[in-house]
Amino acid sequence: MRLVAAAGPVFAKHGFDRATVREICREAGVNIAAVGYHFGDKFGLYREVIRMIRRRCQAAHVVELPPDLSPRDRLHLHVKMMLTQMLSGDDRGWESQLMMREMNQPTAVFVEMVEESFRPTFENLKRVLAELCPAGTSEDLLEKLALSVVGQCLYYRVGAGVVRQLIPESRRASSFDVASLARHISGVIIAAAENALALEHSKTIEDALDITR
Amino acid sequence: MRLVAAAGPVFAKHGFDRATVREICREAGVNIAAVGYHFGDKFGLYREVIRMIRRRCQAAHVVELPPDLSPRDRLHLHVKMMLTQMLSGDDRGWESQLMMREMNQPTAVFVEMVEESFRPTFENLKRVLAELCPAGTSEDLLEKLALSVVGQCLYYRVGAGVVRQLIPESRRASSFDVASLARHISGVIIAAAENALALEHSKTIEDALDITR
DNA sequence: GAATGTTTAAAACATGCGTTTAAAACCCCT
DNA sequence: AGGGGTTTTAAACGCATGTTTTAAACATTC
Repeated sequence: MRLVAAAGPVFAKHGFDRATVREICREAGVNIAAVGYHFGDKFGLYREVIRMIRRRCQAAHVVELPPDLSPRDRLHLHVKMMLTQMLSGDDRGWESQLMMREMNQPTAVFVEMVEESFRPTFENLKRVLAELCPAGTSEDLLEKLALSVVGQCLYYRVGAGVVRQLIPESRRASSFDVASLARHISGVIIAAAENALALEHSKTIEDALDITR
Repeated sequence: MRLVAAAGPVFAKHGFDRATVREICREAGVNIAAVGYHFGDKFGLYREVIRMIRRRCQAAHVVELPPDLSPRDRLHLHVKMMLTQMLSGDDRGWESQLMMREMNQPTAVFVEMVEESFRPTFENLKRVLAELCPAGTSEDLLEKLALSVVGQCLYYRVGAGVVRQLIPESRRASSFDVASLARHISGVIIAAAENALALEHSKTIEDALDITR
């Protein structure tokens, strides 16, 4: 259906509420009443867009990495893949843009989206990290490290505007491209994984000065 | 003005577009026309809300840390402060919630918000990290490490829904509280800072297999 | 080839929004 | 007490939205 294809970018650009069915239909070259006829209402169309994304993501996730790589290289490729998906231009990246909107204003489809798109990535990361950490590393630490990876990658999308303003254009072009960032993030995580024992038992001065305000 | 105080949480909860002046005025107990009379229009009220946040943040930022702490503890307190600000409940946290919305759908006030709220935090972090890293660490690496800190902290807000679904409630309550997360994040960054030399010259198999798709 | 079911088209409808208006209420000062 | 400037109130306006309606175009079947 042309409507679903045209609705995706529009929903991603404006969000569910700001996106108008009139713009979607104009973009798709169909009449306004079509959405009511085929999908019941505006949200039915949205639900269908999400289902289309799910199908695509599932197809993309089965692409497995070559199994003869070192854990370090597997982690690095994971990070690089996430970053390219995050930072791809608006033409390619409207899908992750839509997911971002779901994170900020979850609708009814949020739960299944996490289950079918985020959890596989999360579990893959945990597997790779388990190989990088010393044997016996706790499940907790593996999960926290996985979230550290995702968090660092995600920031270059949700905080793209902030980064653009904090880092001058010259340095941004030379040192904050996908390749450099992927090296940095995987390097940070590898350094942390090698010190996993220290991380498990870290103690600090902690509540000596409580700044919870 | 009662209007500004009441408008903050409403704008934070629904975003600028979904928030209605009728709800704001009902919450504030004033008439609908008040916003037009005092602030010109809806956006004028929004601008005033942002200015109020700025004043509060500036007052909060001058609270300096005790200077006799080790760099490790200063970093740890920085992280803990950011996390508590991020994860504070809706009653206290509507300000950072509003900033989050500005990051996703920037309005005209975004630029000054970054300049007066994000950059000071960023520079503070860079200073602390410079003490943790070996002498001669590049500016680029310091900035990437600072963004790694911010990214990891921020994820527990923007990805709060995802985390809630990925981590079972039991483990979340015991191991993903502010104190544990602060220890983890500062520990990761310290491990990375101590390996700064390796990070600067990291090389990987890189483009041997190109997954940019 | 006409009848019937399905899809598209244009227009109108109902609703909620931000904003404006005009009058009433209030406040302060002489 | 009274008048002038300021604030608050209730109602209405204009507009854009999602949705519905009604009829026309199309496709399919006998």
